[in-house]
Amino acid sequence: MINITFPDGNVRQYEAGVTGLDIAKSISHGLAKKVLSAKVNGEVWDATRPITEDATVQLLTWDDKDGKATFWHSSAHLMAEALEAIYPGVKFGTGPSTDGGFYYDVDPGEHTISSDDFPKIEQKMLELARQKNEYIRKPISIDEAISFYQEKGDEYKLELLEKRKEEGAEITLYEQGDFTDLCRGPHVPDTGYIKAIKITKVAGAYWQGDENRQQMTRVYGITFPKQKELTEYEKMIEEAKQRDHRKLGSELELFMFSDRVGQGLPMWLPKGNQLRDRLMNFLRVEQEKRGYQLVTTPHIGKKDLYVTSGHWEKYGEDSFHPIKTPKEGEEFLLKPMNCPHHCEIFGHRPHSYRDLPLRIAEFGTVYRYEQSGELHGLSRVRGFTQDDAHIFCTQDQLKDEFLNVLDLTKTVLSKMGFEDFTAQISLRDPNKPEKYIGSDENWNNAERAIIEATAEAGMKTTTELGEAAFYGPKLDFMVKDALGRSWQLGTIQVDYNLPDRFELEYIGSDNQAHRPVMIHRAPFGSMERFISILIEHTGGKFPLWLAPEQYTILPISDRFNDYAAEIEQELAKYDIRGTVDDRSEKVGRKIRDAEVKKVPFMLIVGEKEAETGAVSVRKQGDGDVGSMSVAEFAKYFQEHLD
RNA sequence: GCCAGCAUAGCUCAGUUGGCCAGAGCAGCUGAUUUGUAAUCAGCGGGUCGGGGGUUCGAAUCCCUCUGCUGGCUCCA
Repeated sequence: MINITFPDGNVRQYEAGVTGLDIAKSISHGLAKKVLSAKVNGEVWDATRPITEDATVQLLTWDDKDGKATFWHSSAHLMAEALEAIYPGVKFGTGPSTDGGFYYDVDPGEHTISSDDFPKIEQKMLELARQKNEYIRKPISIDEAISFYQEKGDEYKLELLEKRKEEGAEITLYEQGDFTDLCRGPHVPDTGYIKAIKITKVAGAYWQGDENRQQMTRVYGITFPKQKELTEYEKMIEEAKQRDHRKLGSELELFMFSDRVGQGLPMWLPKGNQLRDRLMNFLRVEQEKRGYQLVTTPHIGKKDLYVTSGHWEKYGEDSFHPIKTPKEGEEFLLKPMNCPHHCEIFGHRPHSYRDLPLRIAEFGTVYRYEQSGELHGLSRVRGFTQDDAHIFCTQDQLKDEFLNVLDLTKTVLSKMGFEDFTAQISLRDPNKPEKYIGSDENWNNAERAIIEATAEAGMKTTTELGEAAFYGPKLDFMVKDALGRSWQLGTIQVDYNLPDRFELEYIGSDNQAHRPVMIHRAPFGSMERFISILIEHTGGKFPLWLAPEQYTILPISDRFNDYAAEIEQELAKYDIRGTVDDRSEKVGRKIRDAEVKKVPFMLIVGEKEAETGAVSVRKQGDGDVGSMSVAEFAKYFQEHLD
């Protein structure tokens, strides 16, 4: 008998060789049906793999991240089986699960796989799934595996095996139906668990992620244990499509692109620009409260500036090429970032430690050469405005400055209606100290400052080792939107590099020169990217204070246009902005148009209202809320202003 | 940049295996209508079918190329 310890600490005894599935059966029949895999001593195993020694065991279901991963990984194998049946001779790269399904990289040989083929693949997968073929785990020697793939003629798998051979790793094959795959597992017990299947997209992907190597065809899919879950997934996708910021951006006339101006160069239309301005003003006020000083710097700078900063060497390829003065041939770069300019500002006169921390902020527009395939609506563009600031401070001030920035960022995000966010802390890779510049002492100090500050600010955090920049540790804000999607927004980065390169100094209380630390931070990240996320988060129904039009007055007929104009003037006194829809249309029509434009309040005025000096209020999405005086509406409005 | 796909009126889309002057709805304009909580009616205008080149008696339709867009990959200071 062996002892099995459960996550809640309970210990039960089983025969040696018991499987996760057996254990589930011993608990309840319902659980047994749901178990996909089992975490045995921290490692995810097949639910059907025998456990021979004492172990801690956690049974994994669809509700566990690892359970889903098992399910989707098994689905990748199922898809591979289907692909092999449909496209004979197809070769396989790797086929893992992802956060939202799975993919398989394949070399289809002379075939091409396009979205037209998806129904065919889905059908085949369903057919194979219904056969309830077991996933059979087969540990074999590496040489056996190599000869298996030599016979099959799959050079990709052979390459993977060669690598494993060097590492001396153990090899397992998994077999289901007529398909065998090199895989360390684990898998669900049989293909019958997979009930609902959707092939979602097909795309190119480089073999081993190396752009110099063979381009594979990556087929993406998602599967579910129940049809209903697939239906819900499709609904969510549909909702995301409706909220797509590119679609809403043009429907609500917020921004546009023009081929003639150039790709990735957004132009803000009046309504979008108002939104952008309001966001910037809001941040200006919050920054002022926290001791920031605004500066403005030019859009270009001498190439030498970026040679000094090191950006030319590191990112020259990703910048627009230098522009030259016509006569002297002096080289200038469109600025790809604001920090070198800000370093110059700091260095333009001597500083005392009493000046620190010095917080220099700028809504700085920068230009970066992004590869054409990278561009995407407002979220990835070639010209954008950062809500940038650089804080120059002493080592001792780091933690307080972090707290200051955390407070600012939290204020900003909650004001925007983002309630769910985490701080992702990126630290050094302890095994690769050569990757980083700056002293150990400084790094330790900075990392400690970040960890302590986030703890003190009561933030949810995750920590990533090896994700730090070469010049310092950083913290990124990960935000969940209304559809549960995760985005990286603001960022805070400690920098030991630039102060060195620009030889920045301050005179300490000891009358000696010292090097300040620099913090880069941007709560929004960039206005463009932030607004794209805000649009999708709100579905275009912006918080009242941001709405380009807060109300629109809908006169019942032309006869009340004058009254409507009076109301408009009246409301302006309350700082409430809006328009009058004086077209000779029926109210039904005016309401519909206002609803589509997502105007928060519709004020309907006709005979009754004109007589009593009232407005009939309708709330976007909610409908009629009744009649009230203008003063009452102003009050009602204030209550809805966050 | 790479792979795959797409590009027809301001927008959303039809356009059969290449074959008469390229269509619809919405939007726009003009007129009528004066309207009570999600689309009033009628008429009119609008497209070198993304640009260029080619194949063909004939191209929106087939081929090449450029531009842009979409989905991924790689990248992201």
